[in-house]
Amino acid sequence: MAHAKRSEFTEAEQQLAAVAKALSHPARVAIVRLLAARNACVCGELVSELPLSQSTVSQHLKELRAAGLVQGEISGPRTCYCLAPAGWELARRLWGELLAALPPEASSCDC
Amino acid sequence: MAHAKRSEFTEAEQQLAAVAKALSHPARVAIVRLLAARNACVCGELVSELPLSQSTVSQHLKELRAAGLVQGEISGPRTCYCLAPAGWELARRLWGELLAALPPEASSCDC
DNA sequence: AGGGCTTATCGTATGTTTACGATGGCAAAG
DNA sequence: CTTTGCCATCGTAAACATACGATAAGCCCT
Repeated sequence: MAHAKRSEFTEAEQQLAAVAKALSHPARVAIVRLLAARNACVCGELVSELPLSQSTVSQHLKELRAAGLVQGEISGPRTCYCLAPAGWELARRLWGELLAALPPEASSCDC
Repeated sequence: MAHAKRSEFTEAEQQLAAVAKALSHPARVAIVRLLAARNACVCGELVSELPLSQSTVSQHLKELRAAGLVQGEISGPRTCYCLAPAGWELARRLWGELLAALPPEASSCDC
């Protein structure tokens, strides 16, 4: 009966939550940063840069890809990953909308 | 043995992941938006605005507070919640840093 | 075809999240 | 002092996430 109420929220809320979820693990943030740093694609280099096993990295990549933040191309025997511009565009927009809805500045609590 | 590798990542990566985790559920995004909309504080109004039970909402609020995105003050018999500017400032900064590290524009994959 | 490398997936163990009802504490009202 | 109302926490059940090793799948080279 748990995890069953997600459908009762806004589309935007669910999308933003999905993006946030994809980045809700340090390993995935690290992967994104690595991909951004090389700006080009990397494959199993990620594994050697991270303190995680190959299968775990692969699993994180799968989630990032499912969230639309990363795309991968099979290039010969290895797989080439890179950031997916469309996904980041959406993420940027959603996050921007949320921030825009926030109170202007340090207008904290007035209760 | 699971969930034990989090300490092997950057401070910034962990912080960003924590913020993302706090927003990784539609209900919490919805709560943030409600708090932003009323710009002031609300209490159990949240419960009546959300398709969730009181205890569940309280639990989500606890997580948002733990992440530093929301602060609550006990005001008489009810509790008054509002967004925590400091937490959002940090979130804004971390997210901005990540976006800044991304490839300039639609410079997708070049493999 | 076969050997070797890289990556994905499977199976599995353990921890975390999510949700709810029920219980308890605390302040204002009576 | 008791009652009322609000909120947090406890207890619990089911689902999900995380990590790893092991196994399969795919491509390249000889």
